Amino acid sequence: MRISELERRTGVSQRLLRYYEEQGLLRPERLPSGYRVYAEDDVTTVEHIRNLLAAGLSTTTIADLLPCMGSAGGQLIADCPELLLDLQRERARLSAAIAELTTARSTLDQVISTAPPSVEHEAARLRGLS
DNA sequence: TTTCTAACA
DNA sequence: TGTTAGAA
Repeated sequence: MRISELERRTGVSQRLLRYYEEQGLLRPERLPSGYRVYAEDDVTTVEHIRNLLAAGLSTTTIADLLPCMGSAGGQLIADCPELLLDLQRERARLSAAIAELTTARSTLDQVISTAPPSVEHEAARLRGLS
C-alpha cells in the first residue's frame, strides 16, 4: 500500500510516517517513481510505535525493540534478552517520574487547600468562562 | 491526482 | 508536527 492508505488505516499523518522512516522505525520499499510501498504488517508496526512512543521510549530504543515484537498483541519474541534490560531501565525511569509527579500534586493540593471560600468562588466562575 | 523532498512557521 | 513550494 502507498502512504495515503497507511495514513488512513493508522490515523498517523504522512509527515509522521516519513519521519518514522527517517528514524529507522519503518522500512517501506520504493517504486521506481520513488513512491513508498508499505507492507500489511506496517499497520501493526505503526500501532506498536504509537504505543511505545506514548510509553515515553525514545525512537532509537523503539527501533531496537520493533524487530522483537510479534505481529500479535505486542508479544515479545523469545530471542531478544538484551532488550529486557532497556525495558527494565525504562520502567524504572517511569516509576521515578510517577513519584515526582505524585509529590508535585501533593504540593499543589496543599496550596489549594489554603484558598479561602472567596477565591474558590472566583475560580468556579472562571472555569465557567473557558 | 498522488507522492516526494526540503525547508519554514 | 503542520504546511507548503516546486518537481515527477
